[in-house]
Amino acid sequence: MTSTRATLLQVAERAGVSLASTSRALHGTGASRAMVERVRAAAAELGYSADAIGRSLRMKKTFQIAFAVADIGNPVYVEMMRGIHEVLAPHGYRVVVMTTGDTAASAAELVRSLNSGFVDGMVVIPLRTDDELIAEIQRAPVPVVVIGRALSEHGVSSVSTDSAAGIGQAVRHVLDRGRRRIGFLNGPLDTTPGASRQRGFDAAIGAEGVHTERVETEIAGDFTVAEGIVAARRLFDRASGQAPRLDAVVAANDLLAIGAIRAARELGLSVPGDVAVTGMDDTELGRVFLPSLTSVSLGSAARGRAAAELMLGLTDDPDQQARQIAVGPELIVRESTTDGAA
Amino acid sequence: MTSTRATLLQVAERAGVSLASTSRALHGTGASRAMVERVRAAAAELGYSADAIGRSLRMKKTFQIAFAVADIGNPVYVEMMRGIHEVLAPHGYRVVVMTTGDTAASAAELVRSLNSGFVDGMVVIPLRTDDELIAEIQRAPVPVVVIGRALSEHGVSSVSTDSAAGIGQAVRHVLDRGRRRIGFLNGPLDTTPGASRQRGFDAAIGAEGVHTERVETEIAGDFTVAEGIVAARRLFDRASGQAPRLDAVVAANDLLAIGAIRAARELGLSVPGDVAVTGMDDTELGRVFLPSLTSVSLGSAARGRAAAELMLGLTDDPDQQARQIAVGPELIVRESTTDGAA
DNA sequence: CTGAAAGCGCTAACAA
DNA sequence: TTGTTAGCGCTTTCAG
Repeated sequence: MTSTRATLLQVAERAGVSLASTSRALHGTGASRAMVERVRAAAAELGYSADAIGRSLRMKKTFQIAFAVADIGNPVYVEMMRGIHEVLAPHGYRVVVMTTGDTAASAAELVRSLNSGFVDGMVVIPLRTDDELIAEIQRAPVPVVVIGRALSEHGVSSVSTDSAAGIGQAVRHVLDRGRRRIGFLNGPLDTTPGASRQRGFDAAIGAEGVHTERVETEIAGDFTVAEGIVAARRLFDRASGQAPRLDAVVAANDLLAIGAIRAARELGLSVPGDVAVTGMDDTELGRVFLPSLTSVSLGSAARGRAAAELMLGLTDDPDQQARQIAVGPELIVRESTTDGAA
Repeated sequence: MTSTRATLLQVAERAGVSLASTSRALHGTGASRAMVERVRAAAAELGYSADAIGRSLRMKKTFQIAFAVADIGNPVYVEMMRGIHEVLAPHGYRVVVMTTGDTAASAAELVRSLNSGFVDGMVVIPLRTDDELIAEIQRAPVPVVVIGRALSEHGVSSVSTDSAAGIGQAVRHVLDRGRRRIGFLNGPLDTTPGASRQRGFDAAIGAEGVHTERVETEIAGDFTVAEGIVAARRLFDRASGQAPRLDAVVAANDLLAIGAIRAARELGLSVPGDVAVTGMDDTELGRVFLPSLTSVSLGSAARGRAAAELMLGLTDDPDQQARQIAVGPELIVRESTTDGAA
């Protein structure tokens, strides 16, 4: 804890050669066999490791990528971070986590902080997006990759998923299982996911040939279990005023879906017997829940990996054209809509 | 994306003053009112932000702290990271996440990488600890805080929790509820948590005045739901060979507990009716599970915050004496051991 | 209070 | 192949 780190100059002196030769022998190319051995030996004796800051200053490269999300506790973001870390680490990049807060303005602020040059790029997941944020991304001094909305028209690299289509898959799934009285449990509509999922639900219900007996939408205060319970109670209450009661709830994410299941249980309803429930995001939580949750996978880890790949490309050539990658949603059927029974 | 960042020198020239004055005006002290305004204006016009790398090189301070864990996907570590981030961010520190791998050697390797000076300190959670790792921590060039085992005898700062005592709380709780046939579902014994939790269980069962009819221990291959199911099946099988069957399972963490609940369900056993189940870590997962999980909170977020506080102290004065903080375990009683019934 | 200059540790021209 | 030297952007002595 008190030892002082050796510098390149010290290694050079110890080896009795020049600073440049030492650097070359250690990292770069073009050093004789003998030189390399000599320097290596000296470095080993001194326990030398190259200083990351000195190198960064010179090379104008930090080998760090920022990952910015509203809330690092969210399991979906955690999955993405894993994906990102997984592809970045082998390339020698470190991952710096940052929190955006949940307004577009605070996210823009974070993007602006890239001006201090502490990372080579940023992967950001804005909960909400506005023009200022987009402008800030466009003028950022390092590559920024957005996970969320496709931002092709603004020349911003992004990884998106068609969560609207995903909700459609969920709706069709419950219809296929014979459910006709569908409740939609969504989160705030002024968020990117909330807006697109609502669009997806409305489209799916309004599609040609879709036959329903009853359709209700309820908006939770947030994408959490607690808010999900509260909103689901309203959903069931509202629906139970007039018979017949809902026989399926499509939720905008797994947390809300679990809230719906809890609310259903409170009313003595069985899942999936009385009411089928679907989630979205395919979280660990949903996988291990009882009943395990039918959920639309949005490929969190895959999106993280894709964003990291984009980033890798951009750090190689920052002026390359912005690219968009879409990861398709996939319905994972589990117990909360099936359970052996039809 | 193509704009080039302004440097301090450019600001100085624009303001028509020296480099030193510019620096002082912007950050340090001892600049006249007029100077500050002049420089501020120039900086604003150029959209200047101080370069983090240049500053780091000069100040020998990166304003970054590493957080190293075996697996960033683990909800407990995520909670800790939140805690750490929460206290560090307001002090201007960034958090760099790193993965240790699950051997002591790979963790030691990570600690050694501190020699490249990319962070001002590291909070590490070693799954396994050996002498080499401890030695590496002791000779690290920056402060290292360990979350896990108390390492006072080695002069290492650490935040620990008495998980052995926590298991004792769980055991006494199920005994209090009248259960007498207890299964212990643990993870690998060669891990730090596995070892201490086993110790805790054995001590609790062996304590004076403890009366049981049957005690079984089963070791899962890992602290996961999947391994928990497998090991819990063995536990129930084993126990069912001879009557009477287990009426409580104390699990070494929430994931294993959920595995136990699933295995119980497979056998048609109700929880908590036929068998009470306790977990440990008090994860979100356990809180929202059905039945919600009685769990021993080890204060994950609190330990993260404590580690960060220790770190803050150490970065202020690296030579201060190593400190140990203990966070007490706390049993949180929920449905998986109660449910209205006795 | 302000300016000149040194130097943190490193890599990459450029010369030899 | 090797050495000399400049300089990345910044803060901080040290003089004035």
